Amino acid sequence: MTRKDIHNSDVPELCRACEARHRGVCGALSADELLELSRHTKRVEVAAGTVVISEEEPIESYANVLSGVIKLSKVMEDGRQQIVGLKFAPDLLGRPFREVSGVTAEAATSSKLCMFSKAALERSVKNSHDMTNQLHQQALRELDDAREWMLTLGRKTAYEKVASFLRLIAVASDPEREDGHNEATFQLPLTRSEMADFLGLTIETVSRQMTALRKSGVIEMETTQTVRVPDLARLHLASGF
Amino acid sequence: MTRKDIHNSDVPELCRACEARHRGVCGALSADELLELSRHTKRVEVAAGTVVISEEEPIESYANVLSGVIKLSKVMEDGRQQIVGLKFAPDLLGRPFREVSGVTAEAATSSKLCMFSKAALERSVKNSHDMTNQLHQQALRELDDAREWMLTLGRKTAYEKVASFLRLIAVASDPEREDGHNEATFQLPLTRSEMADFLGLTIETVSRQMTALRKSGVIEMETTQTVRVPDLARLHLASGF
DNA sequence: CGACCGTTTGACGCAACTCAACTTCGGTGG
DNA sequence: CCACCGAAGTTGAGTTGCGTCAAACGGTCG
Repeated sequence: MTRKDIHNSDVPELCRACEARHRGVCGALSADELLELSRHTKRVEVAAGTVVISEEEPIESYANVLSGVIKLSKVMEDGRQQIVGLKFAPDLLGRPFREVSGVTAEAATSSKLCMFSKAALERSVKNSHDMTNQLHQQALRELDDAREWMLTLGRKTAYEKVASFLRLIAVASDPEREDGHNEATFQLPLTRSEMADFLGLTIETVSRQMTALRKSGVIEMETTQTVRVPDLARLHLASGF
Repeated sequence: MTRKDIHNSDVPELCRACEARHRGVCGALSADELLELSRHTKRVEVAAGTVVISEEEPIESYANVLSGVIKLSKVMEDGRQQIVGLKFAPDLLGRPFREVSGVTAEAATSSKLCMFSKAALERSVKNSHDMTNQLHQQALRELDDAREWMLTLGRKTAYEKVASFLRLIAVASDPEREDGHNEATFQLPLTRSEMADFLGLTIETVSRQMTALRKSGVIEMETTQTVRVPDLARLHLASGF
């Protein structure tokens, strides 16, 4: 028993400081299982613009997002594009139980990933009921997000859409915000063009709404990518509530 | 062993003709488990317009859709509404692992449901790894659908949106269509107003695009709810491909 | 410095919305 | 049976929010 305890505390070097072990899917694994998975693991750093998974190609690996932002998108044959999700640490990339993911995953900012083979993850799933559960939970969270965004895409004005996006980023960039703290500053992980693809708008309209939000005092901008929100409640209102 | 075999073939009366046992979540259960679940089960028939689950109220039960169409929707405070999903037999209604569903489920047509308590389902999940898996699979399918629809909402024209909707219904109304069979006739489960809420449009625009599709020969209409598609490939094209 | 890329701003056009009239249909009661 | 009603759908005329096209404005890099 003592030996087992020691063994259990022997978390793989690679995983020791990893956020995915606390808030992500790897939290479901015991030290032994973690060790096994980590043997098939490769840490990579990708530059903005790198395609991690492409829409119609077979998936051969999964990846945990360790830092940065990954955008999931779909394109039509004529080039029209829609971003259908954003992944932050410690989300998992990949579509379980399917050969093709149906979406393209591309780094929006430079990002760190922890990649492992499809087979390795599937082995973990088989051995750990908790792991299965974690994956299920993540799928449900993504579904909630997708539906929330459908409301935004279908029914909100351009102004509300941009405000909704800023709110999304404000929340994601500081998940542990205390409630009283009513202010936020952050870097936008997306260009205007990517924001447009997320919101179902054009670059120009996004830009105009950003100016409108600035002029009405809801946001302040240092550079084109740095946003300060002096009053999150006002932003909330601007986003349609 | 023989006794067990006999026992296993003893599928509860209620479940015998149920589609959910073949293509739905109940397929994951053994006869014993099915029997246990069926003890906490209530078959109900609801009229069009009945609210099955409401957005911000605690969930106390789940339900399998046996027939009919259930719409899932979200509303904004000012009344703007977006349908975020449609459920057909043998889908499962309910959001596992959460107190509130976040969406309202309402019968679009008169529907038959097989309802069971949250507790009963959760017991099944605990006992059956397959059941967990089924739920996970359904969540992933719903996620794929939601993302497909985000592309429609964000990037397609009104004409393409309506065509996409008709295609969705055509496929759902006859899941076992053979490939060569290039024609379809079906009843629309939604009113124009509901279609508008699904597509992020107004009633008038939906109506105009329906006439446009009719005039261009992509569809024919017997009544306002009966649609015939003489050539599914043309409808496919009209929906943006 | 000049070339380039991402962004902003302006002028204009059009797809979808709004408002309103009319038609169709199913139901209800005289 | 028909007259009447309300709800759902269609159609038209006018408006507008967002898209398109075009020009100008920074940053960054060779």
